[in-house]
Amino acid sequence: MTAEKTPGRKRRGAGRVTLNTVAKQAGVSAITVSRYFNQPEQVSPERRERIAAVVNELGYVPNLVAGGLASARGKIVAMVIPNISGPIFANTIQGFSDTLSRHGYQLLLASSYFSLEQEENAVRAFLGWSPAALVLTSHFHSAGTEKMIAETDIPVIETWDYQPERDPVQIGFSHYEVGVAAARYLHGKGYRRIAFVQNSAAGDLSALERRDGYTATILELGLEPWVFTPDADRAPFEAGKQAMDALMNAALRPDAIIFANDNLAAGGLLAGQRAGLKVPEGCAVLGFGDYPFAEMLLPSLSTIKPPALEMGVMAATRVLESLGELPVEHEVSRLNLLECLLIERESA
Amino acid sequence: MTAEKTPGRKRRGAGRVTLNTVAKQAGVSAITVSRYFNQPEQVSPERRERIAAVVNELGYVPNLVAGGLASARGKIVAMVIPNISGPIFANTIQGFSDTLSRHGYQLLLASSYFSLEQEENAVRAFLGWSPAALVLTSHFHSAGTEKMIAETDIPVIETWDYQPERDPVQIGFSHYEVGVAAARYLHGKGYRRIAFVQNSAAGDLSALERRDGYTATILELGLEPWVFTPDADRAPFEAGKQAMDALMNAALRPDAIIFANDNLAAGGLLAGQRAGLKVPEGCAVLGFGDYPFAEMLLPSLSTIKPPALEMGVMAATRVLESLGELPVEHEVSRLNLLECLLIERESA
DNA sequence: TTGTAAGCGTTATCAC
DNA sequence: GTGATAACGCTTACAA
Repeated sequence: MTAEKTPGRKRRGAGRVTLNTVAKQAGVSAITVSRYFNQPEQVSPERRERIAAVVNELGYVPNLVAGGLASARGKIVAMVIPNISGPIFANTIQGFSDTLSRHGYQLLLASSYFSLEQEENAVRAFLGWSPAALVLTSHFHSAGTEKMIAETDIPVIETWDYQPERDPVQIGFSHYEVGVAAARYLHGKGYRRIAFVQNSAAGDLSALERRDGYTATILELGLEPWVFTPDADRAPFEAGKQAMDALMNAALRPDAIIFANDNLAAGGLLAGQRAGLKVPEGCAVLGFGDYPFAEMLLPSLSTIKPPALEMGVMAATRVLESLGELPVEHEVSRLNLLECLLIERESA
Repeated sequence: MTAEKTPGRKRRGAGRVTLNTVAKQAGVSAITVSRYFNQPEQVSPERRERIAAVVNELGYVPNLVAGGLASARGKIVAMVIPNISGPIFANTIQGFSDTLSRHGYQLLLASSYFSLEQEENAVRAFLGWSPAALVLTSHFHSAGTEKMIAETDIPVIETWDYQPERDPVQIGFSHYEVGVAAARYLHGKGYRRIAFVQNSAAGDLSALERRDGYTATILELGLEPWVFTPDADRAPFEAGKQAMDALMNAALRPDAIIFANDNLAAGGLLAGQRAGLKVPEGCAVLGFGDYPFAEMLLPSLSTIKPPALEMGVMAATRVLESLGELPVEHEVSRLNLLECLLIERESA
């Protein structure tokens, strides 16, 4: 592409500009050029200047692959996330990536689509790049993944969850407690027939923990749990609509519904409105995620906002601390419990 | 992390499981193990089995860094996108990443935030990993970036744009034509005072091209162009609100507004409704992007949907073709013009 | 502050 | 089908 350059890309970097090219041209040794990039303060200003000129003239770009091999620690960090395009995880990726890139680290990214197998494949491939750290989502992994993260030497971080008893650094919140908070909130508002709508994405195991928190709390309050499960793998909006239709046609309607996430809630909201339902008078609706559209719906969607961006930034911070790029007090804090925020809007 | 393993991570891969470990254990040479991974059909079934057993037992993970250095082509592809967490680019990333990972390639990702300088930094860092290909967004680059992509041997692809005269593979659409289509559509609907609201994100140069298409068309139709520019770098919703307030307070109101993207349009819509404006009767609203919430607004947002996912998939396909991973008819198609779709909903 | 020598773990090359 | 050997471009270790 970009017009035909070399006829068939020479294999072993023929004629490439390397550290040695620069070194020769600048009249210094290779290691000095290497230091110029990695510990410039150890190079005399005079040579620094000379090297800078040559680097610029030759358009030399350090080969990080070679550097990574030589030093056994590439400036690259790997992250596996359930869904790149979901509004909910994007902020985490962004916070993570931005913080890292400020320190010269690059992001290797893959999505698992809530599939443990895909996650395992991604982790295996990533480890082959000997990243400086590995960031995963939730504590649900395949046996193979567990084995790899137990045996690797690199820092492993789990986000979007909080399981103190696990080995990896934990940065997140308790999904169970989110379920508890949702139920308590609606109960406090006076609702008594509170239903929970599951995620249609099979594999979203964290959503099941939110449901468990809901169920336990409802029982504790002396109410009756009521979980609706949409058809597996329906599109979220559709699943929300399906749930709302089903619940509204029940003999005894719920007076409040907790949806596993805002996409479902939005679908439910729309279906309800189309059927003439008034929200929240006829039925309250509570989501999870605080997706960007939540405040733009009519009625605006009450929801629980996870600390998505913060988790990304903190994950990057912990990584940088482990790598010695950032100062640490005593040791890198392994348990990082963050707060979700219940955002009260019009729908509940 | 993950409990203290090695006390202080031994430097030069001490005691690591390498190709040689596997080779010795299996009683074959290193290169045979290498072939087992890369061209298994060249290894006798008997040895294949023996190697497989050892690999499994030792939990060997090939070091892709070393492989990349030796072969000068790592199985990694780099992408620079303006905004990871924007709903509009996420689909492109996803289509790209998924298609690639199916062929064993990993994704190196960075966001530029519409900053040419950040883009240049990302490209420089990425090239150091000698990726198999480099994917950029739009044709707006710094001189430094241009130099690098002109000199590199790896395939370069530009997405989200279409500039036939440029060297890199083009996968996208004409922003100018989007502006033309928007203006024509509203004119066809009978609107005559059609305004255009710019993006508040300074650096979104593609949005300026859409504006240019709008302006030219409006003039061609004998109407008066009317471009409103929100304060630079306001949050999108706020910028949309600002624009709507300003336009509605003008002496002669517009009867239709094209917003540079759906975020702005949503902000405008909300501000209008709050002020008692009826959409589209009082003023029509047209967005760009078809963000997920567009169909959930009341009134639902008419918008122009770019082929986001398709661009990602096609970019990956072209990359894989260039790498010989996918069959090609004659040569990898350099010009790939895709269509945007005008989605007519309630707001215009 | 600077340099020399020895790898890092894999694959290309060429021979068998 | 299999193997010995020499890179790949850089950094570590040690010396000056």
